[in-house]
Amino acid sequence: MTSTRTELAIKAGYLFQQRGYHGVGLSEILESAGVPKGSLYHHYPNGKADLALAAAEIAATEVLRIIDASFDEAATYRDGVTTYCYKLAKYFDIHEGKIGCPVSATLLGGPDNAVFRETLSTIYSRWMDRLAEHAVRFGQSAAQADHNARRLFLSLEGSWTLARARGDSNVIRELPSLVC
Amino acid sequence: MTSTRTELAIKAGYLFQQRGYHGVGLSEILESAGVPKGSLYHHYPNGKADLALAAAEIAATEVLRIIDASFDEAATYRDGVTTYCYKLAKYFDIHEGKIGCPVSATLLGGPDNAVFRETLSTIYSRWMDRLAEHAVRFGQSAAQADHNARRLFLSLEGSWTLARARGDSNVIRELPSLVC
Amino acid sequence: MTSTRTELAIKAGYLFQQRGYHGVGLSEILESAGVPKGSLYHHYPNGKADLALAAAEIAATEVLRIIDASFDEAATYRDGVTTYCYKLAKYFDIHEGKIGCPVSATLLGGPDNAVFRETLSTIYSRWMDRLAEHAVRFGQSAAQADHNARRLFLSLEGSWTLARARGDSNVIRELPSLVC
Amino acid sequence: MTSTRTELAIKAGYLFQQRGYHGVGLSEILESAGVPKGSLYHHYPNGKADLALAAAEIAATEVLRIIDASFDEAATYRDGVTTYCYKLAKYFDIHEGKIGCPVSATLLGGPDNAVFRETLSTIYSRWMDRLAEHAVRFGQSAAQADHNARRLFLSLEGSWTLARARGDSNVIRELPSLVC
DNA sequence: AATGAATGAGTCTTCATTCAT
DNA sequence: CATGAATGAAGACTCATTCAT
Repeated sequence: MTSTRTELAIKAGYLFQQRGYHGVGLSEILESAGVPKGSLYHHYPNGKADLALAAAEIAATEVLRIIDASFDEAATYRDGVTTYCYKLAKYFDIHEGKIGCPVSATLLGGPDNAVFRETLSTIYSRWMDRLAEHAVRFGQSAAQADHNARRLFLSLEGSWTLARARGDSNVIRELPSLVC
Repeated sequence: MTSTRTELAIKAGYLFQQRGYHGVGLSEILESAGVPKGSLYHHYPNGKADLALAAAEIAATEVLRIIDASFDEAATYRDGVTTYCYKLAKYFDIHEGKIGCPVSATLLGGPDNAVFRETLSTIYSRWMDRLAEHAVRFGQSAAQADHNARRLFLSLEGSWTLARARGDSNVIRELPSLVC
Repeated sequence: MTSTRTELAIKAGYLFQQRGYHGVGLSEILESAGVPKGSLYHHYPNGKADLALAAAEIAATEVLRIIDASFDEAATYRDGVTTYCYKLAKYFDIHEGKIGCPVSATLLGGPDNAVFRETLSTIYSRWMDRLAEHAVRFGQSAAQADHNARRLFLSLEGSWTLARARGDSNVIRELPSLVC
Repeated sequence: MTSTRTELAIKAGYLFQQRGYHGVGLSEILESAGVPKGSLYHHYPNGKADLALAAAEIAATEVLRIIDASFDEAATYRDGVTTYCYKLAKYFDIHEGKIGCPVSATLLGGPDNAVFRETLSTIYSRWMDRLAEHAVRFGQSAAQADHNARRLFLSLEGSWTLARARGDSNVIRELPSLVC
């Protein structure tokens, strides 16, 4: 049972990922979360921007969780990558192919705000660092691990985009053979 | 000397790339292009959507031109990739790091429209096909060429995003060592 | 036949005089003037503040007109003052005693803006100067005229307020015996 | 050491005098007084209107106190007026010229409520009566005293306004030479 | 071919208030 | 007695679009 506050951020996150920060109205978010109009500013005093930051944070953490779930039980690094991509592809399908990178549309599409860009930069670094940690765990050198983590991350970002354009999650599933 | 119609699309393109389809108002576009309020619907009867499609088309063609310019005078495929990335990084810097992939923010951030997604999908394919053609020209097999073209394209899409988040065009310049 | 633009400012002026800048909503003004919602920003690009400034300017000019009408046909300065006060009292009654100084509630009650205060200061000076001119015309020295003009103006401002508090326009009519 | 209830009314009073009843939000008042959000309706069950009435009452009493302090130690009526104006001018300066008549903006700018107008009317009468009492004490006839009290009061109301418009408290200090 | 005026649905946000604890 | 959470109406304003000229 999630709190109203969290529920709001999760639903907002999905919508932002679909149509970007400016493409989603507060009223739609409120309705989607079943939260009355005036309540938003109780939970997020700074309004939409606050909400977007919270939404990105939640989504970013969820991605970290997926990374760990994918690599923790993997036999090899490549296995981890494959599982990771399959999970993301499934996530993509669940949302009917309307959804992209869980944070970029929210934060890059938002106000031209230093906080937004820094938050995004930090989130990306956290993801790459985590991927690299797992790579190291599988025996790669620090340099190799960083190299591979960045390669995976960049291609994945691109894959989200291409998958949405084509409406086809297989773009994501085919990624391992491309980067490993 | 570009026509009013084209000027409009070019300026709109830059703005869309910065803040997405919904993040830019028509009035801002009109002002940026120095075009009077009521004129838009003469040049683009369907309004904003028409304009965005035109803007994407122009930007897409410009990218094709850059690809050719980069590879036509290259000694090796890798040289072509490097030049290509440097040109894009420079383009990124010229626009003060505010600009992303020349078409994705415009079309993916736009209305949830089949035409938009198909247009985007086609543009992406054209880019990858052109990259592959050059790869073939440098002796790669069709399969290798497709593989490398997609790898470059996906990573490049990701690089635009990471570069914007970090405000650093070097992300793009470092790409060749990552994908070649 | 007044233009939509002017009609808007006049009606807004009455409402601002009744309940102050912040006490009146744009929707009420629009409705009172029979002007559709989106039209305001066509006529007054800066919105409510623009409208308030225009409303004050119109009201200020109208007061000047009343001053002239009162003194131009007067036999003595005191006669002019009396006529002036009677006209204002009548104006007060027409608006059911709900209305105060034609500009102070609009501009002093508005945003804490230098432009607003300067506009108000200028309007007040214009009124006092005009009163003094008429006084001079009736043979008063410049010093006497300024003295009397300020005395009349200040008391009149106070009278608007007291008249509204008591709901009685006689406060204004009794003014001549107080200041002459 | 003032109670929370009183503190609330005093701080609200200053704010209302600056920007009028509708120009000040409850949240700003609460914050200014350091009182928690939900507490207001304990002290003032009828909310903002109650608070405004209380604020006006406190301010009105304070004015009475200033009148007495000014005239009690005066050698002549004119001396009393002068001291009174100087005290008010100082009060004006302390609040950075942002503050007007201690009660009119609060009550006239408030809801179009009979209670508000009656309260205001009563306060004004109390002030004028008190001024007249002092005038009588200095030897004036009842009629003279009333006449002078009203003249002073009305001019003073006007002076508050002109002083705010000009941002200059000397308007108030110059009053004695105008009305005595 | 070109355009300034006009529009109403929509934007985000703040409001004064009530209520459960 | 005190208060943080919650709320729906209203706030000012911007939007993409249409239309008469």
